[in-house]
Amino acid sequence: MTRILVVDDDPALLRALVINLRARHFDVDTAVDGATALRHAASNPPDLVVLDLGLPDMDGVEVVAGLRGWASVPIVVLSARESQWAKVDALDAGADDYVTKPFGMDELLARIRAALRRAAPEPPTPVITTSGFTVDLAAHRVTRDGAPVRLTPTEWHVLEVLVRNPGKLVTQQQLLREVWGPAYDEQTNYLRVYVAQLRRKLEPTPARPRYLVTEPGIGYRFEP
Amino acid sequence: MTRILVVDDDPALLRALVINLRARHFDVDTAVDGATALRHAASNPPDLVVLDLGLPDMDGVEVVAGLRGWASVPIVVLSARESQWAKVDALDAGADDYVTKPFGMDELLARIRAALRRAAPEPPTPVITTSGFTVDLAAHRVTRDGAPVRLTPTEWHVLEVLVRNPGKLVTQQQLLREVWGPAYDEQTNYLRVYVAQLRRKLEPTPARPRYLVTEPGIGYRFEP
DNA sequence: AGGTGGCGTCAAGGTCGCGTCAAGACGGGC
DNA sequence: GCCCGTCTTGACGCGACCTTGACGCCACCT
Repeated sequence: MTRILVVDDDPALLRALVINLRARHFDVDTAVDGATALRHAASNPPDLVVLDLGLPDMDGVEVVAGLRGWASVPIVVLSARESQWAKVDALDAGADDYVTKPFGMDELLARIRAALRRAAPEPPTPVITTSGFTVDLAAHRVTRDGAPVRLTPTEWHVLEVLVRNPGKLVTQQQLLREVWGPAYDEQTNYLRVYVAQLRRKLEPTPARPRYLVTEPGIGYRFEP
Repeated sequence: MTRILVVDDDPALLRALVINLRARHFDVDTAVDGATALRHAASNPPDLVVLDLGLPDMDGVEVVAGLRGWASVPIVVLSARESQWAKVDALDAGADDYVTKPFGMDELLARIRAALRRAAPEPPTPVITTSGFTVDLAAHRVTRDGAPVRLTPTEWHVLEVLVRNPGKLVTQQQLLREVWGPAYDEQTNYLRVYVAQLRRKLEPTPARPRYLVTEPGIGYRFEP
């Protein structure tokens, strides 16, 4: 998960930031002064730093410089000072963005997303890996022993539904409705045929399924 | 020298920007509307784009999206709109920074420096190379065995969409929507014709496609 | 022990989608 | 107004995929 270090000495603002970031599924660390911020950043390097310049112990620009001494982590600066010289100082010290208080939370979040986006060189596609094969949902690709596996559209669709619910039981009705439509609730023979074909293409020993497991009378389950 | 493309329809502001940037020894190119901006960016790729959102011909966010389609160049947006939703839209579309008018020139220059600084270490070429042919997305050129290949506009557009998603499956609907528009969702025969023509022009053995692969019933895939 | 229902396997038939070709429609340049 | 390149449209053959039915097996129930 993406780690964000929030540095702010105002308890109310700090709390608001933490709540909003956690709600967006960020892993949030906090600090209330520059010294602890630098210590936390060193011991547990974050993917991004949100830094309020008005700190009790040291000048915010020094914190930026302190971080830039060894880390290339993106830094988004918060400040009450609107003077463009303050902005120039902070940006030239190594900050990546400068947001003036009061600010809108949605704007800050968008700026954080932008800063994270350019820091991430390649957006890794969500790929499901087992010891036997890998499934790349974005690229619609299945590989086994490094070689791509040819799947028919229906085979892929069945596999996709199972893989999107790793470890969870998918009932026959769910599968049939999702792949063939609501009118095919009871055509469980379709499932038998296609699950068998998937096993033949993916399982090391199709007779003894390890990844595509049958739950008799109920449905199927993908075991990662 | 560092090239900067400045896009603004206000002659006074454009002039001020150009003068200040040239004074800092930047190589400055200009455009007064979105269409020419995209054309200039394609024919002579800049290292950074300064983009005023209030353009006469198209929405500024569309220009951002148009650039982001093939280029990872940093984009600093200028706008008179202070609403945080405008900022969120532009940033999420791919802009790197958002500066509200009126702004201080020194602040803008500092933000430009910051944007250039973090973009510096990664110069990814917009050229896709396979063992059979090369595609230059920026220059709109395809070469095979060193010789340029003649493509019609539609052929190029289809190829471009596929090449922008190397290794990934592009569904028929995606392709049709992107090239012909949302109304052509189901004209899959267009794809059959144009993919065949591309294969004839690019594949070593058109009957056995190696780079432009069909995924039966789903779409096509470019294999790098 | 016999019966039953569900699952896995296989093969065959019919349908559908893809590749191919060619002719007509369209539009821009001269 | 003409000409050429490009786009659209239709027809056709072939192969792959989906559907369907039959059969054997196993587990569980009676």
